[in-house]
Amino acid sequence: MFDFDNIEAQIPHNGVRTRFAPSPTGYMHVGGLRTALYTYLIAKKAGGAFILRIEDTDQNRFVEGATEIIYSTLRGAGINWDEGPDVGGPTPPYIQSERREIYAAYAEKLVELGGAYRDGDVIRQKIPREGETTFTDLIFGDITVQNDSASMDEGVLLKSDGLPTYNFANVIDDHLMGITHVVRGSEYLSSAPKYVLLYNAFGWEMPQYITVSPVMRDAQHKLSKRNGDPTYDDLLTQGYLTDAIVNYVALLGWSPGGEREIFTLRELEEVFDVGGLSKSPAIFDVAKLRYFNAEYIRALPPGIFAALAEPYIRQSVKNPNADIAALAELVQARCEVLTDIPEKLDFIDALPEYPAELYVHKKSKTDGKISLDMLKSILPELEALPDWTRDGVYGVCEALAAKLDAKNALVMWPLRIAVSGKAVTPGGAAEICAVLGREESLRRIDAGIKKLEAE
RNA sequence: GGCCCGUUGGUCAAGAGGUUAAGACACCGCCCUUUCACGGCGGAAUCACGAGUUCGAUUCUCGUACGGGUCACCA
Repeated sequence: MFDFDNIEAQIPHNGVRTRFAPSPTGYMHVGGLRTALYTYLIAKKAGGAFILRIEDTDQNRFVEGATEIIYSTLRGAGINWDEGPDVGGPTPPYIQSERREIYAAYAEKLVELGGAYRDGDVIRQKIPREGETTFTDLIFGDITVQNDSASMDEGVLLKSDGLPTYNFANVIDDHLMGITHVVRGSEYLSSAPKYVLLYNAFGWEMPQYITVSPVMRDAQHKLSKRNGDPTYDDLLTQGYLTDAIVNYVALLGWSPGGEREIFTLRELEEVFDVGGLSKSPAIFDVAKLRYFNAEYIRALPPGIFAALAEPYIRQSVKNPNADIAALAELVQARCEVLTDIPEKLDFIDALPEYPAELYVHKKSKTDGKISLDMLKSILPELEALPDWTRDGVYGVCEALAAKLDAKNALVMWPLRIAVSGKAVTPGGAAEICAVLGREESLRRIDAGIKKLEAE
């Protein structure tokens, strides 16, 4: 005989308890991450507990290793759970497939209470023919449906394999785990009134429901891996920072109210408020994510950024003696995603083939002829430069420009083209010379002179 | 199709009866400048439509259009 009194005696009644209850389907999509985030924030804001529960009642959809992806995604994002399969807690187990006796017992009990009935080898919910049912959601307000409408079908609660369906497991677990606030997607909104009947039949108090609209790819499609939209892991490999993703995702469908947009997870824990949640779907805008990412990259301490950037720098800079810190510094303010880095440094190891037209630049007032003169003038001066530093090189250029009564750009443009072979570079001529070193810089200037002479 | 939900610039959005209808991204222009980026300044751009209610509707009500969700022994 199942001991209902014992399990119900374990239900915590100490403040806010929220839960994120994903199905282990193999990856974490952005919408799921956002739901997890909101759920977590509601708990943390209230000083409550955030619980992780794995909903694996569909054995057909179970994907090996998927639970680990959920763990790593959440942990990577800093969304730590207070109770869960791996850390335990007062209301175990936290994996639904391990709770089958509980569901079976409650399904039987519900039959006795008149809220369900046996139909062959399944148990279905009993819905009254008359009247209406009102479901209350914190975001959407009251939603009332007629009990005889099609959406109030007498759905299966306990399947023939003995496992519960989502609609049932969810109600049992939320109650038994003492959940006070449930955050979930709007796809569950239409089945929600049926929960009211379930809770009423058991005589249980319902948690607060907070329904969030989906994250969209465009006006008519949800973000989905199937359509090639990035998952959280994809974004990471595309060079986005976890903090930027979390920050951006938090703002998709939620507004802090003021003008501030940049919030760390800890700050969100302070300011989050369900009142700022929106009813309408939000379109995921990569351009804005890139902006957040760029902001986070620029705000990183140089040492931290250098460590993150090193693998990307190494993709194009193979020279073992390369000064990673110096290269990182050049690129930090100039990349929006880490994957921007390799292309920006592709001229460091070797001077690329480049067209002489690069020496023509209207704004700097240079062309091939002038550039040749500049390079010829600057070469001996640089050869004589005692300290090969950014400031040293810059000083030489500045002095030459002053002597010619010209703008610095007249000298710097040809020099930068000669040492980089690129129209756009991270940093100016002096920075690049400093990074390349004396020998290589002089060699490239000389090559530039020969190139222009050959024109 | 039935039922449920939504609709402020290209995107995220604030505003909840009286506002010059915030702010951010993206875009455009100018400035700064050693190219680019950063930064600064400025610009263009929004209340889906139609009826009500009201002295007055972006804001309230209804309808229309458009969009979404849901109608499984999936969650």
